[in-house]
Amino acid sequence: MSSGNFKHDLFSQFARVGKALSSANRLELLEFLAQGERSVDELATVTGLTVANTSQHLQQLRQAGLVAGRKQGLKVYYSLSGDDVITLFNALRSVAERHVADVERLVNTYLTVKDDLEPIPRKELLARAKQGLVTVLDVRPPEEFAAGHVPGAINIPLKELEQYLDQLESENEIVAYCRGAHCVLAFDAVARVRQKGHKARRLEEGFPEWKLAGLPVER
Amino acid sequence: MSSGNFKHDLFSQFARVGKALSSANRLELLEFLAQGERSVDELATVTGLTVANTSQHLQQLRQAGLVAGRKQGLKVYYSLSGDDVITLFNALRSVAERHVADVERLVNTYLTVKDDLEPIPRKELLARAKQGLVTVLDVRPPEEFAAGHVPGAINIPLKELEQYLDQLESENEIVAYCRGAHCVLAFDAVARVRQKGHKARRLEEGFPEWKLAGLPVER
DNA sequence: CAAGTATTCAATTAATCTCTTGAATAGTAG
DNA sequence: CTACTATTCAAGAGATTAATTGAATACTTG
Repeated sequence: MSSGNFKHDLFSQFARVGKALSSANRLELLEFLAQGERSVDELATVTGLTVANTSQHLQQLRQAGLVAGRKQGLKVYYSLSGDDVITLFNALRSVAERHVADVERLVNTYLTVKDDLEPIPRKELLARAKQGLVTVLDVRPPEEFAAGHVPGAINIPLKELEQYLDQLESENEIVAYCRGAHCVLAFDAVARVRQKGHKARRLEEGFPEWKLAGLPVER
Repeated sequence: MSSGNFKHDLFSQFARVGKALSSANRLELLEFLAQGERSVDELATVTGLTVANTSQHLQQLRQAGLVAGRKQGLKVYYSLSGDDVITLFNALRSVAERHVADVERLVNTYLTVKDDLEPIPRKELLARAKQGLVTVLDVRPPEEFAAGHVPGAINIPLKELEQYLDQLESENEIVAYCRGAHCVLAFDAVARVRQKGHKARRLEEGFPEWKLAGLPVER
């Protein structure tokens, strides 16, 4: 009976995908790719890995079917192979958050008071933005902003936030977002804006999830 | 700046969950656990692993927060730590199916003609079962059947199917299911029932997904 | 065609993972 | 208390993996 072998072969294929998700560096690559296409050395730069190492990780991701590469001129641009990869990534994060006690501890340690930073849901933001009630702040680097962002958002990378803080004297509540639910940039931004006495909250999750939910995107 | 460290720590936690999913044996354990509680040696028996090895894999799954153990008397009963684990498992399978070319090839190799085995969706089965139009066949072992099954289903393990085939002379279409979308038992069952000239199809996915969808369960 | 750039390949070392084996623990039953 | 069972722990051999380094490939530009 080949049924046992078949089953095992099949699970081995699933395991290959699992293995691709078993390295923090590869997950970080995936998170960046969730923003859109990136070349190998852009990815190497943001993750701090060597180019060769980045390339090897990308190939593992490709073999697992999670990313695809497109060669144009000198460069190879990688991107997620489908939206279901974002779904998978989020399912993984969900389980990790709900079950791994260490994550809770980490989040609480690093992010001071949790309740103070209660996030605003996507749909609520969309509604209030239409009414002009909020100022949406995208704290990602300009390249990522350029590749797509929440309509009406203004782009101030975290590093430059300090110098623009005074100009932000609107009555509106400020809503900051960045790459994903745990991107620390948005937490930091909210904390700093609040120090200046403004009302500020964080968007629940980040841009990839916004895009995935089919909400409008501006370029 | 601890932001980089925080991020890396967080991804390391996610990676721990990914690592738990990186072994075919552990995935097989998860699939069995999706049926319900199991003791260590039941799991060792069905997977064909040694008890010690099974125990170690279970502990990795537990550290990743995917399963939980409950000690009662001599035995320790393990179960999934939540429904989101099934969601994660299915997301993983989905991605693997959609992207890994090898899986397609495998499925086609082992399962002969694919179109002939077109599965019936859960809701359609539920509707037709209420009208008494189908005979639902659960081909899992009796213990798994006892722990919960689709209402009205009859339980004939695959091994005993041959001898009951003649008694199955209803006009109804027969719908077989087992553990999950790729559980081979149901494929085999459908093939055999058809050889006898009956109409037969496979339920799309298996019992854990049925339960997860909130559909009625009988004990 | 030559020089330069982006990416990949190949080889190495150190670290990690899997499975096996045999012993230790915790609970049950006589 | 002793024998027995189910599970876990601990140690070791063999295989797999990650990161580093240096070279090879593929493409563009002058």
